[in-house]
Amino acid sequence: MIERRQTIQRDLVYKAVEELHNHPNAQEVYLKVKETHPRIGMATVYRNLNLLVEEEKLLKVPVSDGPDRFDATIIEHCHIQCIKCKRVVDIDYTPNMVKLMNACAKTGYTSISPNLVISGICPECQNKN
Amino acid sequence: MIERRQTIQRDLVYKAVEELHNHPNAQEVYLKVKETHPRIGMATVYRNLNLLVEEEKLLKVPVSDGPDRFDATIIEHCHIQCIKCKRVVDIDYTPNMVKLMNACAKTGYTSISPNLVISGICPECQNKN
DNA sequence: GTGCCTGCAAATGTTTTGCAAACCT
DNA sequence: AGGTTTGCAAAACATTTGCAGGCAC
Repeated sequence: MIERRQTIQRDLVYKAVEELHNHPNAQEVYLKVKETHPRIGMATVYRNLNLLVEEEKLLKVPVSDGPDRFDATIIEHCHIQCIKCKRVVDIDYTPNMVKLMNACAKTGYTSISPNLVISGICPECQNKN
Repeated sequence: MIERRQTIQRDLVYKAVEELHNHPNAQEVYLKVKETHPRIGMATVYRNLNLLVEEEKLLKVPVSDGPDRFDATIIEHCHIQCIKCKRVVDIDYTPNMVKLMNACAKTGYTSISPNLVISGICPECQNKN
C-alpha cells in the first residue's frame, strides 16, 4: 500500500466537486480551484480526481457525450444527461440491486459499482425548439 | 430533413459492429472493415458510427474507461465492463422502466434511452491476480 | 531526509473537421 | 448535375506521463 499524503490541492479538488454540485467535468473543477489557487495545473486536477475516485470519495460519471464528469454524492443514485446542452442532473431511481447482482453473477464478473446514465432532453432545450 | 444516402462504407461499418458482437470501439470497427475494404479511413468510421447512433440503428455504450463502444443490439439490456482488460459483456438485467420513467418525469427531462454500465472484474482478470 | 506530489510541458489517444475528389440518386 | 460522402491530413479535445523542484511527514 502506497502512502497517501494530504495536500492543499487534493482538498481543493474535492471541495470544488462538492461545491459545484452539478457534476462538473475536469475543466470546470480546474477553473473553480484556480479561483483560490491560481497556480494549480490541469494535470494535478486529473491526478487528484483519479485518486479520489480510487478512494471512493468521488464518483466518475461516464456520459455518452463529452468529457467524464464527477460527483461528490457517493450514495447510489442515477443520472440523466441532456443530449443538447450536456447538463447532468440526478434522478431519484435506484436499480434493484438484488436482481442486478444476480444478473452479474451469471457472467462470472465481480461487480463493483453500477452507473446508470439516461439520455434525454432538458426542459430548457425542449423549449428552445 | 437531410437526404441520407446508402453507401458501402455505412453498410460495412454497421455489419462490423454486428459481427464483432463484443461491443467494439471505433478502432476495432476500423480494423474489421479494413479487412474487406482497405482504403476506408478512420474519419469515415467515426462519421458512420455517429450517423447510425443518430438513426438508432446502433447504441453507443459510455464506459468510464477508454474509448466509446458500440452495440448493434438495440433492445434494452445492460453492460458490465472489466476495469482491468476493459472488455464489455451484456448482463441480463433491465431496469424497472415504470419507476425509471417516473423518476425522470420529476426532473422535467424527456427521457430517451437508459444505459446502465457496471464496473467489475472479469473471471480471467480475477484469476490473473 | 525520503519519497510522494506539484506544475509545467510534451506525449498520447480519441474524435472531429476542412477540403478536393468520388460517388449516389 | 447537385449535393452527400469519402479519404487524407491536420486540428481539436481529453487525459496521461516525464521530470525537476517543492512539500508533507
